[in-house]
Amino acid sequence: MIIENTISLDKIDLAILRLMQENSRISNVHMAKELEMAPSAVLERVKKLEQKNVITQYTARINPVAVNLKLLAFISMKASHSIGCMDTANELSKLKEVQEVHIIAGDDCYLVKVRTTDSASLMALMRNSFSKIPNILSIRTTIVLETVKEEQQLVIPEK
Amino acid sequence: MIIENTISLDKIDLAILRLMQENSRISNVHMAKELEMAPSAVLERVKKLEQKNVITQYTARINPVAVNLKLLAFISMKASHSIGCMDTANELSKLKEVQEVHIIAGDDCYLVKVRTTDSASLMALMRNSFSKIPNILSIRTTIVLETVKEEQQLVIPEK
DNA sequence: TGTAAAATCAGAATAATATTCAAAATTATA
DNA sequence: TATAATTTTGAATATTATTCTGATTTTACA
Repeated sequence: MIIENTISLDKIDLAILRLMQENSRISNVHMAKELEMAPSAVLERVKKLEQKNVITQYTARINPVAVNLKLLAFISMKASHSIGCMDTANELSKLKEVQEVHIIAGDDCYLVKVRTTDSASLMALMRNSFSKIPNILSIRTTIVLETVKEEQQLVIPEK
Repeated sequence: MIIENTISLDKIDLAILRLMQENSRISNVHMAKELEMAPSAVLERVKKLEQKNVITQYTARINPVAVNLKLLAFISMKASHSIGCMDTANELSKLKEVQEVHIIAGDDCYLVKVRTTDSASLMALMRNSFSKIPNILSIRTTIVLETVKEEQQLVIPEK
């Protein structure tokens, strides 16, 4: 028995991904017209893309300012030893203000993206939560003054 | 005539945002049950949230590996003069491999998030595109070894 | 505080869409 | 090439979106 773990996507799959990435509330009927096939066939493919974990979520992007999240910061951290790297990263991931946790190459160990109401709430997060996480040796916080572009849209290849 | 630019969201709006952020394909019927109100009323609110630009997009999140985007990098840049900051940022934003462009406080001027197929294609992007953008004094590239968390989900307040 | 205007809501009717399923077509495979 | 597996289609049905009207609530403000 061969375990299939190669995800192979054809032209139509990629086109569906492109459409749904642009607007996840697009109807199957609309996609079907675009792709010149039956809505039921589109639905079938969409479901497979979900099952295969190619599509991981349908989400509404919300203006952060509208919900009073005005501060964005990137935090680079050094860890005391790389052994505990994953534990530390997992702890960081649990915090809901933390949008991203990356393990990086280079001087530092982690890069963390954080969104809070203001600098006071960032300070509170660091004092109350970061301080409890083990292995963190040093922290360097970079405040975002202005975001010119922010997407997670992927460049989906032709074939 | 007073121009209204204060976005005020009540409890129900925030609940809708929470639901749609989690799953943008949720039906009005489902939301209506959750919120104990009529589907038509939910729809009305959703449309207003769209109009007010509180909801900016409905998008499908796609597994980057599935579409062969295996490399993620953060690039810090210094600019030769802050005057040209926005022009440079705008040029960077035009590149589709560039997911984020932030103007930051601190030593550097920009922080850029880039996703490409591999290190070769990142190199190509830098050679072909970055090199044409003016005002860039220096570049420091940080390669992501592993992403532990990556969301853009916002922590939506209670009230 | 009272009143008018505006906003919100519910409910019913209709339009559109999602979903299911069996059969046909296509594709992959031995 | 024959066969199996997958994909697609099209029709039927279930569910949902959308519209609209009147009622209710909220809000603004005199």
